[in-house]
Parts: sequence; structure tokens; C-alpha cells
Amino acid sequence: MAYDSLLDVAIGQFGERGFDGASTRAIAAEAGTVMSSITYRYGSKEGLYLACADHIAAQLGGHLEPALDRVDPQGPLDASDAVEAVAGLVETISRMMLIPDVEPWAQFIIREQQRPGPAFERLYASIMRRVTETVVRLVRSARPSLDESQARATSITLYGQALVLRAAHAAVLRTMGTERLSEAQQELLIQTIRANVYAILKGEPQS
Amino acid sequence: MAYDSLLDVAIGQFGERGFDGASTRAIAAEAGTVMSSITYRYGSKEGLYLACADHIAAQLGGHLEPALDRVDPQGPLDASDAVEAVAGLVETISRMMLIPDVEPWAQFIIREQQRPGPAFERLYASIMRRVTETVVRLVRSARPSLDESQARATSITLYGQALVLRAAHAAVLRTMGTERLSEAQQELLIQTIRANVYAILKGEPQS
DNA sequence: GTCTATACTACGATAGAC
DNA sequence: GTCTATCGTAGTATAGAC
Repeated sequence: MAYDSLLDVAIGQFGERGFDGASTRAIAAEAGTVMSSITYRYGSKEGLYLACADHIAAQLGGHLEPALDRVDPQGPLDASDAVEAVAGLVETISRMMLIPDVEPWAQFIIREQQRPGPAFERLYASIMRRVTETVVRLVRSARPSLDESQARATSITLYGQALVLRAAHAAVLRTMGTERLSEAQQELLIQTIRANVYAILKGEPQS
Repeated sequence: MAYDSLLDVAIGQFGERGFDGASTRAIAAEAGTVMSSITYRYGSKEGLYLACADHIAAQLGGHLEPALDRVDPQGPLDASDAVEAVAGLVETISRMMLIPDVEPWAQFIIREQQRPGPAFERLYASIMRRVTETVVRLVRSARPSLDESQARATSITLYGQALVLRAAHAAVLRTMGTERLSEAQQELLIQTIRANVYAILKGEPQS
């Protein structure tokens, strides 16, 4: 149990303070053990960091893979079914961004995106790639008039609407005029995003 | 000149490595001076950090205030003019996100958003607030059927489409299948965002 | 005003007790 | 396996030379 506790604490610390800023001593102390446990279990501070990335990827998978499985194995889709599928996926991602538990993961990933290293590689290969490629494929089904690049650009903007809830969390709170998002405010944001997905994917007559 | 150089270097280092990870010695050395200059000029490492926030706010203002001035003093707007104004503002913000010079500022701000402190306070008060409030006001003109909360939620999602270009830069590059965004790819992303703004703000008949 | 020298603290890693 | 003790390095801050 000390095992998982060490990882969870480390994700929080790395996310909050960055790789250099986080202290192995502080991580170990918060997890109720001593610094040399980290060396013993993970070899080094960097080993712990990579183990955090793998742990996050597994947790993200747990949240997203059920939704991905629901749309992934299917063949070519009817356009309006594809719109529905994208809206559902983006909603799932948006809801995830609002779960308190994912806050440390999100901070870790956002940090890692700014200067991607081996940890980002693992995250991308294990879960992010599947999410983006699935959305791109669905967007192409929803709007066949888009070419591959246009569908990829559109997918990025759809993702951005969910991402902003975490990446600019402080600004979101101020814009909504609160210190904590109420249930109703969260639902309003999610339904707004969902409506935008429909507007974006249906906004142009399909050829 | 050593003055500004110290700030620019510090913004890059703080953005990249975080407050704790950045070293005053390294910052001073990269700026061609010694660590004690920082103590002398800014009092402490934290004083330097706050000075960085003010410097960034001033630079952001230089990029955004001309566009804000263009739409701000006007009274109630025709809905389609308001849509046009929002599209122009979001485009300005999106283009800013893609300028190489703003990368260090963006990293600094994103970091600060994850655990906002006094530096975020300064950034928000001096420039971010004006941007968000202006967009909210324009969105309400563009879609009078939205109430205040809905307009705020919509504004957040519009901002998210620009933010993702920086906050998830590594994922954007992979999704677009490149290691650096070409001019054409940048333009594609911006035009996609612009089209989305139109789709979102015109997507519903106005009451 | 800018630098050198230094005080003090905390870091990651390792060796060895148990 | 888990802890204590310790090494070498690097951090911020300060005092004082020039």
C-alpha cells in the first residue's frame, strides 16, 4: 500500500512543483516513509517520475477506454451517429476534467506538454493517441466534406473546449464569478460544450 | 539593458522549470550577471517572480489591447457585428498563441494557473479580466437569447479553442503529424477556430 | 551599483545497520 | 526490505570589498 501511496503523492508533487521543484524527501515524508525507499523501488527520482506517467496513463485509460470501446470497433458511421459519438466522447473528457481526482494528473500532463520528454511519450503512446485518432476518425464521418487536415484541426479545437476547464481553471473560476464550480455550473459548461460540438459538426451542409 | 535581459531570462526559466526548479544563479548567469544582482534589483527570488508577471502582463497588453480598443468603447452592437468582433478577438488570441515569442509567457501563465498566487492576481487584474469581460459582453450581443451564465460558459469554450494551441502544444503537433507547425497548418487551425466561432454564435436562432 | 566570499539549508544518491 | 548516516553538490541570502 505504501507503494501506491508513494506514486499518488509523487504525482501531486511533480504536478504542483515540477520535476526539479519536487523533493524526494518531501514526497517520501508525505507518503509516510523515507527518501531511500524511492531509490530502492524506482531506482532514482527520474524512475519515479516515469512510473508516475505510467500510473496516470492507466488511470486515464480507466476513465476513457469504456467510452472509446463503445465507438471504436464500429465501421463507417452515419454522419449524425458520428456527431452523437463525438459529442459523447467530448462530454466524457469534459466531465473527467472536472473530477477533483484528476486535478493532479492534469497538472502533471500539462506540465509535461510544455517540454515533452520520455514521460509524455509514454502518456501519448498508451492513451492520448487512441483518443485523438478516434475523434479524428469520427469527425471525418460526421463531416465527410473535411479533408484529413481539416478534420485534425477540428478535433483539436473540440478537445480545447474540454481542456480549458483544467488548463485555465483559475481563469474559468473568475469568469464564472465563483471560487468553486457548483454542480449546476459544471453542468452548464458541459452542456455548452456539447451544444458547440453539434454546432461545429453540423454547421456546414455535408457534400 | 541588463535589467530587461534579466526579466526575459527569468520568465523563460520560471516557465520552463517552475518557481522552485529555476535557479537564481542560472538566471543571472544566462543574463550575463551574478546572482546578487537579483537580490539587489528585485529584493528576492519572489520579487523577481512578481516582476516577471508584471512584465508579461505588459507584453500581453501590447498584443491584445489594440484589438480590445477596437471593440471596447462601442455601445450595444448589432448581432452580426458582434459575431464578427468575437471572431476577430479570438483570432487575435489564437495568433498570439502561435507566436514563438509568447511561448515562455504562456508557460509561465499556465503554470501559475495551476496553483494561482499573487502573480496570477496581477496578470488577471491587469489584462486577462478585460479580455474575458469584453468577450462575454460581445457574446451576449451576438446571442441575446443567452443569459449571463450561458454567455460566460460560451466565452470560456471559445477561449479554450485558442488556448489548446499552447497548453497542449505537444499533442497538437502529434495530431497534426508534424514536429513544427508550418505556416499553412497554422492558418488552417486559425481558420478552423474562426469557422467554429461563427458556427457556435450563429448556430441557434436568436429570440 | 556591481562583484566576491561565505553562511546556512536542502537536495539526490549511496553505503551499511538491522 | 526498510531505515539511519553521510557524502558531494547546489540552492538562497547576506555581508562587505571595490
